Amino acid sequence: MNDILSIIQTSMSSLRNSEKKVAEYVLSRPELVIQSSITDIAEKAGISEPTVIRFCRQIKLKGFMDLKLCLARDMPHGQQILENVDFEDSVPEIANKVFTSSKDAINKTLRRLSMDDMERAVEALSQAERIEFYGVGGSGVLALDAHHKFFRLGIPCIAYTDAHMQSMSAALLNANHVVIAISHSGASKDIIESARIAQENGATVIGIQGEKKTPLSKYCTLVLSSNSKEVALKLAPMSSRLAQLAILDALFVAVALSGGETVSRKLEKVKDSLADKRY
Amino acid sequence: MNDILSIIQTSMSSLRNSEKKVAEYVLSRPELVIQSSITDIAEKAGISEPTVIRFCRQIKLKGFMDLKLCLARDMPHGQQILENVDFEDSVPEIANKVFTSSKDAINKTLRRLSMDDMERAVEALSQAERIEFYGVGGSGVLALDAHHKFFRLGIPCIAYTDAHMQSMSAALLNANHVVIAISHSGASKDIIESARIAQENGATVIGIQGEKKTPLSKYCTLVLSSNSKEVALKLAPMSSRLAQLAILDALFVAVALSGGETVSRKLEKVKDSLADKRY
DNA sequence: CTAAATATGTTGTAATTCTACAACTTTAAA
DNA sequence: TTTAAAGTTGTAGAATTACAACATATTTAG
Repeated sequence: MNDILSIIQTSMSSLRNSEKKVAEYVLSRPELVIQSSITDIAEKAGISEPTVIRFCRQIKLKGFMDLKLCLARDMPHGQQILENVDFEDSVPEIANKVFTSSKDAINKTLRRLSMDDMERAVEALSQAERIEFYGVGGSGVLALDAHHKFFRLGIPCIAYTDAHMQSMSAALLNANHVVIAISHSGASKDIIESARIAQENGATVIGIQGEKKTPLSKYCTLVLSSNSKEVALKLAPMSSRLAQLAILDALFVAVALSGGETVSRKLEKVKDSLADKRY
Repeated sequence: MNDILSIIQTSMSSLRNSEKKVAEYVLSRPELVIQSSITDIAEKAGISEPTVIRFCRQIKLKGFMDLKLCLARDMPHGQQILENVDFEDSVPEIANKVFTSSKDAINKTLRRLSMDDMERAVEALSQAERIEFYGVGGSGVLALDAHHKFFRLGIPCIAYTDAHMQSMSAALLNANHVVIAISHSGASKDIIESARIAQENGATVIGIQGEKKTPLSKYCTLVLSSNSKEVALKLAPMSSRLAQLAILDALFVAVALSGGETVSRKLEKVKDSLADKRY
């Protein structure tokens, strides 16, 4: 329990009568309190200024300023209006918008990510005899990246960015195998087809996509999605792909840790193998 | 346009000299600013009090109090100590740490990114006759991703993940060409060698790396770095690679916009070309 | 019902933010 | 080079704000 509103709520009982009035007012309009002066609060809450200060001290704060600062910290960031980039924007403005939109995508994704599904995915991946990553186009790159991470764990795995190879490989899978099917739109015919084949053969299919419900979902054992509106440039999915990358990162770390010390040693070995390629 | 530190960073160029001092101080010790008075800041930054206020107004805030409150909003609960993941962590905890660390990396990177260098990079890229992306290993994937984005703009470009191909291609470049050399460590012999050759032949070399000063820097016309401590799993650079991806995204958007409407049409065309690959 | 203790309000002070204006610096023009 | 204009920064002080000391009211206990 560290946010100030909860603390006020909890301390309610140990407050004097007039202080309670302050507490109630703060709880009812915290956003407004941040912008008000002590005089405003005293008037609105129908008590005197020192009472407001005494209230602040009572909840273990230094003073009124401290209350405002604490409230500001805990209040979810107003309404962040994410603007689309514009032809008139300067480079710093563009950078700001792209980065902000990326951050936002990561935030939203973490918030909406089903942790149950994440756990099931980690379970499946760490048990898997082999992992296959499927993706085409931009998502193909994500597949390659995921492969590049997971193979370090010593798990046999491969990424296919070629639709034919995906289908062919999917046909050879069984219940001991896991497929991670990546498609931002979740509508790519090739990926859907491969996922279908993989599922028919009993493999666990984990879908990584931009929305929860897509045509691909039907053939997935479970879906991890990066719900986020594309802000920076609607013509190329960027921030949501970044979020998908973060999902894959999280999966990788979780799977790596589930392997215990052994995996750490494997990762070290891989790292050491590159030693003479560097200065 | 979201957090105040980024806004300050972005506005840097449009500030007066003495206001820049304020900006630098605020960026360097934001947590301290929250607890200070105008007088303190004026003294520490070596300027006068009204300058501090003028600085606040310049970045579209109401006044000094407003600055403190905005800083407090963006600096939730002191400095959230980014913990390293642990073998005991549950999957939700891991996801939380990985995502938080990614967000943090993006934040830090935007804040420390030199906008001058970004502008120069965008200028060079949009003038380029050809763009080549070099990377090996994990950074090779970034190179592929960058290629996948930029080629849509109709600019001739290519990504090489093979060290030999990189060197050979670099030897054929001239002043009309731009190389984006990607290396997280900035210490990869292969990439350094290719960058050296490219630079010798007069090409503009843009380095994308994890730190400002690396062996690679020497052969770069300019460097864009993703300064960030790796938190989640020290054995694999993840959050900083995510930040590098964001840098490339920003470059892409900026170059795309510099091309005006023509580019928009090209992007549309590329998108439309995929229509019958989707449901 | 009175006295002590507690709770609240009034007035005043010190600190802080902010404004108006003056001094200085730079730039442009004669 | 000199002069005027514009722009930048600092000084001094006004206005606001948070806070403290004290006075008054209210409650509680004997």
